[in-house]
Amino acid sequence: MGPTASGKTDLAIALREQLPVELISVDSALVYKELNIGSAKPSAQEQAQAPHRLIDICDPAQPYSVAEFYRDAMCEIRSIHDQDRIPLLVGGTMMYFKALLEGLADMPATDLNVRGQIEADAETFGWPYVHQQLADVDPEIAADIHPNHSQRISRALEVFRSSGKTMSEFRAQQSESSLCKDYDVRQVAIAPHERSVLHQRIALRFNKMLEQGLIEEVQALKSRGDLHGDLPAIRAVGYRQVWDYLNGELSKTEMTERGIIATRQLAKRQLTWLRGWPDLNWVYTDTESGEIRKKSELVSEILNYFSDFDL
RNA sequence: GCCCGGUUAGCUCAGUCGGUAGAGCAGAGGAUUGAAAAUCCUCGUGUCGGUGGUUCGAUUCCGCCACCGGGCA
Repeated sequence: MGPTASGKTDLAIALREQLPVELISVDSALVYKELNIGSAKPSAQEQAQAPHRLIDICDPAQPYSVAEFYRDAMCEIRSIHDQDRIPLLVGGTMMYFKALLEGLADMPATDLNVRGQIEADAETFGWPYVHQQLADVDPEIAADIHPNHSQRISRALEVFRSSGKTMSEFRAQQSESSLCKDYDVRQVAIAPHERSVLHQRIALRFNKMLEQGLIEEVQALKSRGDLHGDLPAIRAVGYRQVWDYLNGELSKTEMTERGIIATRQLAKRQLTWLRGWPDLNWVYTDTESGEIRKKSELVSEILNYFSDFDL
């Protein structure tokens, strides 16, 4: 695990040279086909060298979800074990990691009709009003959700309206099974000591993406004609800003600046997840004095965490 | 050289009829159960350009200086 631009992909590929592992991507953007440059997807060459599972499994027009990830990832984990290899899950979508480690309640899938009605209500009456409606049927969940938190209110109410059962009830019935119970899991996070180092890398990388043809990539998505700005794929960091630029809503300078800012904010949220993460082993990509550490050094440090494995 | 406008938080700017100031953005911290690269919450002391003057009191009024725009020469 690690924030964006921390070097996860490089390290995972290097680890695969040293360990009998197969890579599973844990990334909500890499699942989408046609999102290549802006998602920092491993190149064709890198993928040939080290295949990643759960990359390019979804069309950008179709929203992917944590529940699908849970199902797909469990399937890949079993398949890798069947080959007597070890799954190495690599990525930065912490909610996916959490679902995998702790499990998900068996709730109804997204219902776009119900969601649409809820959003229409919010449009006319405001989210606090919808929050109150949620509180009337599921006070327990409502108490945990801020009255302005559109997405969580919407989903909780959607669960109730599409199934007649509250989210609290589903969660109470959630089975205790988790990856941690069924498997011997080792968790490693990588990041530089200083946030500013990440910020520098992010700015450099975003500019490089533009040089490599990010605008053309987004233009191609736009030219399909069936995609719109509310899709998860188009809301992804970088894609959203270039999309707005192509719509004439941002200048190129503004787009670049906002793309970099959005990436920094993503990294910050990823680090917030990781800060209180249980059973996490931190590996720093630089020394305390700020020198970049060699990849081989990081690899051997990580190998230590697997020293008691029967490889 | 002259005239006008500006100089306030990292940035863009508001404001104080004279009682030492506040928004947006950035940044930081937090939340996170089928959108999660999403979405939401919390956090604002800064020689109010410098210096003299008027005043009980000046960032606010006046003078001078500096710098940045624009105009006239």
